[in-house]
Amino acid sequence: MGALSIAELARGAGVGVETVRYYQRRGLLPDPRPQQSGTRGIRHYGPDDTRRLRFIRAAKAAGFTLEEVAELLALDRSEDRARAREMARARIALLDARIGELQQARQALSRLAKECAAGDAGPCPIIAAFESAPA
Amino acid sequence: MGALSIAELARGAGVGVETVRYYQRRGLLPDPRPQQSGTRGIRHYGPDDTRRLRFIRAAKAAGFTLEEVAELLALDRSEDRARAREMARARIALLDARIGELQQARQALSRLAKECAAGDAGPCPIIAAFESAPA
DNA sequence: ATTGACTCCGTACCATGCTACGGAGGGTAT
DNA sequence: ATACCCTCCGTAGCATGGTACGGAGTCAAT
Repeated sequence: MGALSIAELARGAGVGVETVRYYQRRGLLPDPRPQQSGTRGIRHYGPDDTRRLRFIRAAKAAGFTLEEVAELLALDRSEDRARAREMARARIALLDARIGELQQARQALSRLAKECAAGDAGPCPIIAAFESAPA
Repeated sequence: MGALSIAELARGAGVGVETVRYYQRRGLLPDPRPQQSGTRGIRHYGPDDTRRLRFIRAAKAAGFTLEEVAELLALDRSEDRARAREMARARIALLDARIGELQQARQALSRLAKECAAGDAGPCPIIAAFESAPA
């Protein structure tokens, strides 16, 4: 069986050991301690843990907080489809807003880069470049 | 002349008074203290301060840290066009990466919402919905 | 001249998400 | 069996970006 050490688990998802332990404390990953007294000591991890850890990274990249990630993980095993859809929809709306914001910012910066082209002397109108882009 | 109080300045940019004072401490906005001893006391603000404050919000929305915002504000009055262009270009690259990431996350969520449509029973495959989207 | 709202200022506190430290014990290669 | 590295665990610290508090002082209106 693919029994990974905590270091291997961490490496497999591109995080540090301390981060894994932090997620355990936060309840995002199964905590070693609840094991029966017979199994106490060094814990080993399987593919499920890796999937779970990777999901955490992906969800975080999507802008979910760790608290929301915890809820999503709980929902994954629950029957509450409505709640899951709701969270997805709400996050999609937020993502659309954020993507638009970033695209506006990108425009402002590219305007700035153009106006600030090589050759000309003097300062660039940095503040002005953002004026038509209300945050 | 349009002499604003700190509260009016803050309201005009959609932030709180404490945030304005925080930015002053961080050096992003002119700090009242350096005024000559004769002018000490309550400070008033003009349109330039409002523009500056709004710029801070916009730049923050673009993903700049406050430290970078401080540098941008300094650059706005400097002659270092190369540095300004460099910062703009680097940030555009980061923005493109981030926008792509968010779009991938959006896809995963919209896949999730579809698979988790109303009517069906049982849990939704939340973790699985992100599996093809490496963060 | 007193009230009440606002300002100034320092300092403390908060949430989020890690990251580091230190000591005790386990596992393994030599 | 002796290193040596890894694990476990609690606790502490850090970076970012604020937010809150409390005591003065200031200002305008009544």
